[in-house]
Amino acid sequence: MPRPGRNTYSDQKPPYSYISLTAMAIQSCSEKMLPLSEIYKFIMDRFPYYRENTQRWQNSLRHNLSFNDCFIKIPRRPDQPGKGSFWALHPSCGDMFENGSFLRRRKRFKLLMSAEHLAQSKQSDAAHYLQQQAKLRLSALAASGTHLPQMSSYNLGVSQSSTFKHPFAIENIIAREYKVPGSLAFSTMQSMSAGYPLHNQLTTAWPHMYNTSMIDTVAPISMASGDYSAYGMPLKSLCHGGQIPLPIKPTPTSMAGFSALPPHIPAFLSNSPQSLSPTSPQTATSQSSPATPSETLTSPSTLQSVAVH
DNA sequence: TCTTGTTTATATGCTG
DNA sequence: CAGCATATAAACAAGA
Repeated sequence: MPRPGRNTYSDQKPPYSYISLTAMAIQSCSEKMLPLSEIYKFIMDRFPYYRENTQRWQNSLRHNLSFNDCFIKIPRRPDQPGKGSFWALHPSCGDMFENGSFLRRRKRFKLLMSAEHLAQSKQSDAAHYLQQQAKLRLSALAASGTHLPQMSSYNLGVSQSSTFKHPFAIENIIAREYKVPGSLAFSTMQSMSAGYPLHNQLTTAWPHMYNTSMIDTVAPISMASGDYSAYGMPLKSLCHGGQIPLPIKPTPTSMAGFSALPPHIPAFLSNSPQSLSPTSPQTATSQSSPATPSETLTSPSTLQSVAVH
């Protein structure tokens, strides 16, 4: 298994699969969803290897998006014209990477349901998940951004291993690149208790992995404004419950993997989201590029205004 | 026309 | 060795 270099992958192929790379890209943005073009951009910005042979790897990446159930397609809002849909991670695929590491994935995320229900429920799950995520953020903000008493219960809803996240886990890779503005105080609180930085981003990103019964008790988001959720989906038409997808081979993760951690953290873990190539120009990233469609959607600050009014 | 998305096929490497 | 995960190629359709 190749290991990430100390400082850079330079032009070498990163040890991450397309699924991992795509998951990184999606997790890197605050909305946890990106259009295809932004996923491309994220990967090319960080991994110079993927600045060449774009036809080849982009075809593979599109194949992965369609083929793997861990990715869900979210349609654009009518007032958000553009090509293609947004792509997000399925809320229940948070632990598909072994020990949360991007370097290896032994469980293939697979929805267990009949074909006729697949497309519909995938969207339903997505809508439900994203609404819950919005609720979660809203509740966090409503708590003045300084304290969220029930939040510790988020660790109770899943297996013990889910609280441990590999240094190569999504949140650990991305967390150092992006900080949720509205949850900074909470994130500090969590990182002190969890032992890993910005652990709360996992709970924010995948509320389904945690205690969702608590979430349902918080103030619901008003659906009055156009009946669209913060994520560009018509909630009324999509939020009618969904079946729970399961990994096809749920294997318990263990702390045993901890001893086998790679000795080095990739350069982009500790640096700002810039190119890993020392010679490459600093190109726009998904975080810094102006007015991408996803960024015009709900951000924590947008939710805050919703909460206030 | 180009991008996006789906599907099928094949090959390779790893794991149990 | 079978099965799985992943990579790659390619054909095709739909939409901006």
